[in-house]
Order: sequence, then structure tokens, then C-alpha cells
Amino acid sequence: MPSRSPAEKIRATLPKVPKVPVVSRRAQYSASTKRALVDEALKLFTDQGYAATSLDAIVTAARVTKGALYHHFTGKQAVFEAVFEQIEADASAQIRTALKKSKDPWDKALIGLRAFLQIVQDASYQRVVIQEGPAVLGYERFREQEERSSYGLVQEMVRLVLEDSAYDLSEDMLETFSRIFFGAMSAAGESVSTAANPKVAVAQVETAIAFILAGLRSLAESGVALPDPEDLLPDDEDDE
Amino acid sequence: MPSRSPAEKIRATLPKVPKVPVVSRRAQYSASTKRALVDEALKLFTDQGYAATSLDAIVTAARVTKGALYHHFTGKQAVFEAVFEQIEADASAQIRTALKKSKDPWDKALIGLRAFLQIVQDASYQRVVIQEGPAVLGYERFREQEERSSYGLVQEMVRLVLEDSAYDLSEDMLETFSRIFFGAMSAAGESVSTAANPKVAVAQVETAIAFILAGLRSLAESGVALPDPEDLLPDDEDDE
DNA sequence: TCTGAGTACGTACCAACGGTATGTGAATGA
DNA sequence: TCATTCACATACCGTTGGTACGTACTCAGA
Repeated sequence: MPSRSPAEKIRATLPKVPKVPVVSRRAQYSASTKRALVDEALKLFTDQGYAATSLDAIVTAARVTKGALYHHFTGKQAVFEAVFEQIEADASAQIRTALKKSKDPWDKALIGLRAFLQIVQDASYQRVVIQEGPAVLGYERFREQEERSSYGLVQEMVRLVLEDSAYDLSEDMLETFSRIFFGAMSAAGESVSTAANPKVAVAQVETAIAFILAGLRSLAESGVALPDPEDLLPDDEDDE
Repeated sequence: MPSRSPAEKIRATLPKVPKVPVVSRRAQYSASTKRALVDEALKLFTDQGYAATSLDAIVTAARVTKGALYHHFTGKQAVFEAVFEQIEADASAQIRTALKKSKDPWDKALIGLRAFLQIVQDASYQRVVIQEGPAVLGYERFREQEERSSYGLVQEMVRLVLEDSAYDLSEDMLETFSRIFFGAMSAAGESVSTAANPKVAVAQVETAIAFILAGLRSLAESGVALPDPEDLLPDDEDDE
């Protein structure tokens, strides 16, 4: 073996850290290669998609081999999940930051929407989270992930808004409303992300959603009660 | 060669059609194998998903070979697309039938919603259209397909409802509203399809959406105007 | 009725890819 | 110094989507 393995070549280019090994050099190397894998995978997934991105392509881009990849991840899907989580974490943090600007629930809702509409224009978010997320992770895992990030935020806001309207609804109905609003926002995001002119699209979406919210607010202020879903149920008792 | 090919065995089980060959027997055989392929693929895709379903599994179930499959389709994705189209066509027809029951726009909207919420409980629709459709077909093709079916219906209804409210809005805004409502309905459908008790979930979703629609109606009737999206645009003129 | 062409497949094969089993050298602790 | 362990590298395998090609059957026309 005349030439050393590619991984060692990168290591040579890494900044030497002669500090006290609070974390060992091995751990640092390890973390750095893992991050390299995730970073490169993110790029490839973003502009080629999951299926069209081979593991070979990823490890080549990260200048390691499949051995390294399988040391850090259990498989291709796990790599995707790591990429997914990173993107979602970034997005989530960004929205939370924006939300701090206001206290009023209705205001927060619009601010959150605006922040979300910015994020959704990011190519990686579109590809990894919106487009391929559900299919690659499976619906179950996808929803688990979302629960902890974007969807969780929507649910928080819906709760605030509806409580502000003095509607005292069950957890189930809150969940239902949240799902519906989340779907609406996702579609809105999609609409923006595929628009020829995103600025205009954002303005239109904001107008539309603000109008819908205004409708709800109007109902709340004029004291219209939320109907009981039970009324819609046929009164037979044999269920499932 | 003692035993004949598998395809000929099925042909033997087919009803003999000694009629005048308005369509030739070859064409009939061909159509029948094609349908067999689509039918079996639909089943397999539904309960195993796209990736986990191999072509071998499909052709075995349809009692033909890959040669036959590749004669009728350009590849695996094309098979999926055929399955997708069939499901969407069925769903679309079902909704259109339901919509005929009423003339009132707001009423039609709710009827359409009800019909959609029934459809979305179908396992094949969930798997093929909702879950895997976007990823397998690619967003572009997926949206083309939806344009011609479910989304097209939503758009029709949104147009009716908004026109009924005497809102005279641009095509762009109509598109935006439609996208948002479609997203809301998709999420609603998802919510129903994953619910432990679908009946209850349907009732909740109907209540929630009816409430949102009522909000819009209330705004319309009290003469609240839809804001101009242009107002939200920053007044710089350098765009894209 | 015979024939030639075209259709509707079947069969054999390949390259690519995800995944695994195993080897190896550097870092770490004793 | 030495053994152990970690962080990879290397070699290999099974499956799968796709292709090339062979073949039986159908059907129009002579």
C-alpha cells in the first residue's frame, strides 16, 4: 500500500487541536466525518433526490468510504433522517426566533406564517422535508419528526389563537384544527416555493390566510359558538 | 418444451369471445394482461409500498413475466402511474357524482368534503396517492395529475364559493385560495385516515371546516373586502 | 390456404446499488 | 509497551430494475 487511505488525507487538512482532550481527538475526527457525510448527503439529496443519490456518491463527496458511512449510520435511510432532522431543527429555530417578536396570538400566527413562508423557499427544505420526507421515512416516522418541530409550532399557535377566542375545545378538536391549519400552511408554502415570483406569492398567501383568520376572529367576536362534532354522528352504537 | 408458457394458461381460463372482432382477440388479450398487471400492482403497492414491491412480485402475481410488463409499460414508474391514474379517476368520479346532489356553492363544498373524506379512508388512495404519489412520480408529474382530478375539483368549488360571496378576485388569488384549501382538505383527509375512530374524526373535521367556511361567509355577508395583496409588497421595483 | 410481418410476450443476462463481513491502523488506557 | 477499542477501509454478495434477443401466435393479404 503506497498511498494512505483518503480519510487520513482529510485529517491532515483539519485544524490540529492540541487542547486538553475534553473530547478526544478520535471523537473529534469521528464527529467531523459524520458531519461531512450529513453535509454532502444534504446537498446530494437536495438536488438529485433520495432515490437518485447513491451511497457511493455520498461517500465519495465526503471523501470517505462506505465503511465509514455504515459505521455512523445504520443505512441509507438513517442518513436521510439525519439530514431531515438537521433541516427541521434549523427551520424550527428560525421560526421560534421570529415568534418572539410579538405577544398577541393572532399576531404571532401571522409572524409564524411569514417565517415559515421564508423557510419553505429553501430548496433543501422543499426537497427533503416536504417532498421526500413522508415517503422515505414512512408516514409514521415522518409525523413523529414533524410533531417535534414545525407541526408542534403550528399546534402551539392554534391553541393560543383559539384560547384567545375563548373557545374551550377538546384536545381532539384542537388537534383537528391544528392538522387542518398545518395542511393549509404546507400548501401555502408549496405554492410559494413553486411560484415564478416568490415575493408576490408570499403576499398573496399572507392575504389569503389573514383573511381566513379574520373570518374566524369575526365569528369569535360575534359570539358564534363552535358546534359540537357529536351532533354529526349518527346515533348508532356499534362502532369499530 | 413440455409445458407452455404461463401466459397461455391464463388465456385458457379467459372467456372465449367468438364475436365479430371489432377489437381483435390479440387486442383483448393485450388489454386483459395490462389490466391484470395494473390490478395486481395496485394491490401490492397498497400493502407493501412502491419500493418494497419488486417487478418480479408484480409479474408473478399477474402470472406473466417481465417481458410482458416491459411491453406495456416503459418501467416500474409507468406501472405506478397507471395505478395512480386509475385510483384518482375512480375517486374523482365518485366525488363528482356526490356533487350533483346540490346546487348551492356552500352546500356543494361541504358535500364534496364529505365525499373526499370517505375516499381518503381507502387504503389504496392513502398509500398510492397521498403517501407515495409525490415521491414516486416526482412533484411535477404529481401535480399535473392532481390538477386533472382532486385539485381541479377543489378549485372549481372555491371559485363557486368565492363568486357567490361576490368577491371578484384575480386568477392568481383564486389559485392561492384553492391551494390553501386543498392543503387543508388533504390534511383533513390524512387526519381521518390515520384516526383510531374514523367516524368521529370525520365529524370533527367537518365541524372544523364548516366553521372556517362560516367565518368566510360571515365576512362576505358583512361586506368585508378582501385586501389587495399588492399592499404587502415592498415598493422596490427590482424583481427577479 | 399459405405466407410474411408485426405483435405480445418469454428468457437470459447485466450493471448498479444497498448492505455485510472482515481486515487494519491509529488512538487510548493500563 | 502492549492490549484493546474505535473509526474507518476493502472486498464481496444478493437483489433489483432494466435490456437484448428469441419465439410463438395472430392477422391481413395474395
